[in-house]
Amino acid sequence: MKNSVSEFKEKVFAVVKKIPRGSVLTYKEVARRAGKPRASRAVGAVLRTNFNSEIPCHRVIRSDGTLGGYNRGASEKIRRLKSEGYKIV
DNA sequence: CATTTGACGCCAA
DNA sequence: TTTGGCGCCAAAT
Repeated sequence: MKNSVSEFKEKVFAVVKKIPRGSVLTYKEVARRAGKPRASRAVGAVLRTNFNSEIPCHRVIRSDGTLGGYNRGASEKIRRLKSEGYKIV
């Protein structure tokens, strides 16, 4: 059974959960791994509705190198990325 | 079921 | 280089 819930959502979660510490992926990259290379917006839509702490959604940033948004406080996202060695352009 | 919204991405001016 | 506009997709209303 693959479509109990939106498969795209599940894939996004799986991909984001697999991001190793110290690395970050762009929305486009995540969307690409989820099977829809053009669904960068949908990735954000899904992550936004997701409040699961198991999902390191702070490791997902925009292709421009900017952070984008965060549902738990932008400062928290910045802080975590800095903690992983990432610096904002 | 249809419309709107939005944590995006890329191109043109 | 910066700003504006268009396209794509899923979730929310």
